[in-house]
Amino acid sequence: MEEQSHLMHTLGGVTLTGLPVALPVPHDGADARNKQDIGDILHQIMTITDQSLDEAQAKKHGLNCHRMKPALFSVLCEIKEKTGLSIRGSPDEDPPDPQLMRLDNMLLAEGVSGPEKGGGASAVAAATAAVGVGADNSIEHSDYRAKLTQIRQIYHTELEKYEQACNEFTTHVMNLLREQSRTRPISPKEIERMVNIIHRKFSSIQMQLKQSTCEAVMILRSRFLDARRKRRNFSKQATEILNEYFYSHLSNPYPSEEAKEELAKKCAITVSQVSNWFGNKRIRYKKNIGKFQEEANLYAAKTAVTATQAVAAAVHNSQTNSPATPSSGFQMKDEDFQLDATEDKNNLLNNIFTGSSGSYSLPGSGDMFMSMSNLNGSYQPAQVPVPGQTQGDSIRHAIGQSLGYSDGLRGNPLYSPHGLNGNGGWHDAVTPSSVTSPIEGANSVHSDTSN
DNA sequence: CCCCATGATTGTCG
DNA sequence: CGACAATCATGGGG
Repeated sequence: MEEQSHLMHTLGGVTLTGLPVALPVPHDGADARNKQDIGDILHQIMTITDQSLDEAQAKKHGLNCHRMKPALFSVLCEIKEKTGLSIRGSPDEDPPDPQLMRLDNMLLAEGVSGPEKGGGASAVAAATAAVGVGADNSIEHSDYRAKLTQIRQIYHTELEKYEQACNEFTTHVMNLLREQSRTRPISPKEIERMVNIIHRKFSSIQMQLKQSTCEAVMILRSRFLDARRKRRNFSKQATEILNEYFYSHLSNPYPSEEAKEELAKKCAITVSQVSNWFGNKRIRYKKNIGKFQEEANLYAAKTAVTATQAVAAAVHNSQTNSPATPSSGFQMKDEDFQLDATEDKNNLLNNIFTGSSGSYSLPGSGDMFMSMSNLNGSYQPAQVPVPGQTQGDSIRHAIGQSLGYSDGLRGNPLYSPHGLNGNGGWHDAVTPSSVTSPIEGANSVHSDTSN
């Protein structure tokens, strides 16, 4: 349109003679008449936009049949030739937009634009895996998956719509150009160029679509997955379970991969969160054992009860060969149980007796004692076994045997809060089996808080 | 609003 | 790659 009117103006610009045009140059008396003719035609062309469509069509037809048409057409061809040169210089093919490529890659990675597999479930898996979150906690994930599928659907329908619209528009324009090529010269190359322009326009729209889709996915992701990045305290129950494990394995608080998975399942958190937790716990415990004494005692008591029950059950059922089950409901692996049972059984007794000395109050020890007396029937309010006494020895033995640290025990490791060696490692000493004697407890608090 | 507990992240090391 | 140490950043209690 622009071009057309421009041409018209050029034609009407009275500078026709300046052009190397093959216009039939009028002579003599025909001069005036011809001029009149051209004037008429030009006038009709100029005013064609003022007319109604029907009128214009009729005029167009009239012009098409006009005897001057071939001449004018050739003029147009000439002009076209001239202006076409400048147009041709413009770059036609631009390199693939890096941003578009990025978007494409991302959408592919997010599983939005890739091939549809299983309703996008695998895509979600890929997306979540990309975040480093395993396939856990399916509640959030199903929600996430649903939302992602929704985005995916919208994206695809929109994309389809755009493509359809693009095709329609392209054919429309091509038809139009073909139609127009009857009145003005339009080379196939020009049509192709026009189509390219249209495609570029539409692809820029598509890019916007992709961009917003990406944004939507990012938002979704941040809401559902990165939400975990923000610190959210674990549930009390989860902390309980983790602490139980930690303090009952204080001598070697390094859960195996399986144990981590088990804990993760039990706590409804991820394995990496379990790892984080243990990493943090170990380091913080080590840094300030004193601070954790109470907690240690608490959980030692708990696990002690658990283990006692387990042991009692085991003893009770030893003839029937039925497996012992910790009352906590926590499923331990066989080897764990072996180890724990040994360790805890001994510790337990020790702990209980220690705790019952009266000078060291165990939070929640009431329960423990209840259970104990219930289970064993013979709870003795005992004198505190001072470290190194008979029970301590047997425990040390037991632990040494079960953990293979028999030589790493010095003094009364059981009562020392230092399950740690001087290097900060866990491996040279056996744990404080959680309950400390009053004396040791005091010592530990002092010595350990010093760092 | 401050402070501490705590989950997560980052960088380093073996 | 896992453990550790330091650090960040937030949640929640006071």
